[in-house]
Amino acid sequence: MNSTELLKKHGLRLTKPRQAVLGRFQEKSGTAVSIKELMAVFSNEIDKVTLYRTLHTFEETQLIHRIYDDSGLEKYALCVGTCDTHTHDAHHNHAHVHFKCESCEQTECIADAELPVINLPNGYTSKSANFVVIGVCGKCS
Amino acid sequence: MNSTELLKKHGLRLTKPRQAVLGRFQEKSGTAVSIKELMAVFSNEIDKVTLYRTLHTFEETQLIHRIYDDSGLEKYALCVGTCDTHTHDAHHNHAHVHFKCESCEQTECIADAELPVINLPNGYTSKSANFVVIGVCGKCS
DNA sequence: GTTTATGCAAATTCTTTGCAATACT
DNA sequence: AGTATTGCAAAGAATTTGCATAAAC
Repeated sequence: MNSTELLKKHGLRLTKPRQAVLGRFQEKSGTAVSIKELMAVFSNEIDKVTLYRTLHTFEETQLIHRIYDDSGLEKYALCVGTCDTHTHDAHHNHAHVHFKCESCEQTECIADAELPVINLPNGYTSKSANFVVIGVCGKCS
Repeated sequence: MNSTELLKKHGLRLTKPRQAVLGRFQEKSGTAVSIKELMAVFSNEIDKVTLYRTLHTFEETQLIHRIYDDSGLEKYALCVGTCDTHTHDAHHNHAHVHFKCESCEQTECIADAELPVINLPNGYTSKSANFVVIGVCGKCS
């Protein structure tokens, strides 16, 4: 699905910044995109405030999901698979496993890895999870 | 082990801020401590710069480990179990599973939960991992 | 006595807010 | 036309750096 269709499907207006940012996510599908990277790429076209707002809008509409790796920076990745359907039900799940390479600093989705189910203590309920494995990726080792 | 012994064992000088901070970690063992909390607790005794530096020193010497939950803030927890021995080998592992409660904002160690082993693609090596389950804890539900 | 840690001030980085101008439907 | 989005400036958090003073070994 192209960026225009995706934006429409999620009820968002078609603006230049949104199309540019979403396009970038699609190019880098499977890899986390940081706000820093977006600022560098679009420094001449898009204001940083717009980037922040665009990412937050995309996150709310579940076009993208945030990943918390050890950089502490805002990083997001495109929702794929089940996320592709714009469902807001309880089972909508962004809980992929991600891998952060210490060397090249890239964070990517490990598509094959199912998110393990953790046995929580009594009375605890799980809504989502953030699982990042840190190490060295294939290219860097 | 008391805070004095622990500091000595890790080759750190015995200073008032370090003893206070380490003491706090020991009181709250099993729970993540944020820098914000430390600032509030020790606002009259310890400068915030000292808090940052103390935490970073503790992290380097592997007294504590950082947890990346969805707050984005610096949070740490005391290293326990295997971490208690001041080993710097490759198997030193801080990879506990943590649980962040959406309601009370507390992040704690799930002691019972072993960190699952993820099947990485060929050529990838894992050094550590950050796994935070997000939901509602027993007290809040 | 020498080395290391602390505290203060100030700088940097990251993120958010307010508001007028502009673009989308 | 009417509503939502953008860009700029400026404010607000969070974190780091420099340096003189003070504390630990």
